[in-house]
Amino acid sequence: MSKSQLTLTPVQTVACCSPLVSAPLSEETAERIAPLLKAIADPVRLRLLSLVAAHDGGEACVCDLNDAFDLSQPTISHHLKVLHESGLLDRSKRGVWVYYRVRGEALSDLAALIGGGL
Amino acid sequence: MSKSQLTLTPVQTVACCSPLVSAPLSEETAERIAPLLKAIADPVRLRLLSLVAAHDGGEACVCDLNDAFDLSQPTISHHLKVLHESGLLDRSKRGVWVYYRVRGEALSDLAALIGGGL
DNA sequence: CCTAGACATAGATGAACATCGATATAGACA
DNA sequence: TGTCTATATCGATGTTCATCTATGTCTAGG
Repeated sequence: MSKSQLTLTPVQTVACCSPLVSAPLSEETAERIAPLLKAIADPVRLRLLSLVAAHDGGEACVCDLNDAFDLSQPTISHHLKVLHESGLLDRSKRGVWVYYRVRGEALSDLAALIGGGL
Repeated sequence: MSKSQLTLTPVQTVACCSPLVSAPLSEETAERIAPLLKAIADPVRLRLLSLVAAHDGGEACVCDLNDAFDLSQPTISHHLKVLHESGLLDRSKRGVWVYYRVRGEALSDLAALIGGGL
């Protein structure tokens, strides 16, 4: 069993929380949510998310994504890893290619946390 | 005229954008949105936001907020400044005390950017 | 097998950031 | 005017992070 199945991804901790403005966040909750927000608080990762979401079939190959940036391939790979480990992107390997897909539920939960109760 | 009136706060740049997943974000747009997300991507600032929002009358005095953390007064002041300069908190000084208030519209816009179109 | 291509990992480096103690500012009041 | 209290700013410090080059891994084709 892989280690990632034994630990909660950050995104799994969000669905269970009431909106930010409804009640004071506990220290523990805040510490669990912050990494998820950090994951999208980067211009490159924001563009990666929207590129994947807007791509045909809702998924995109890494090879397509690399071409959209003036950054090295390892750098893009690093950012995709951050998004994947946060639970915001699903990853599937088919042959030599790796495809990423946005987890819409994760983004919805995050939006509800920020904007819910307003 | 103060300098802050001549430059757009990060939050002012969000209301005008279509949701993340609807169309690929331009590099410029992503660069403008990221600082706003960075502002809330910190456990202390998340708790500050929710403490202010959940406080009586929707506003809180800095003196109340300082007590809620095991951090120095300058550190809290720094975090409040980040939230204020992002456009997420309104600031009003009354006598010796400074009160902060959540700008609900800013959070709504941000939530729409993340979760809109899902 | 062996090579080529797609993607990930490792290690290094410079920039950004959270935090602190010390100090400044500004208002209330004796 | 002088002092006390509330908040902000300054300068230093350790940590986190984005990025790079070099290298590893895995798969398909010859």
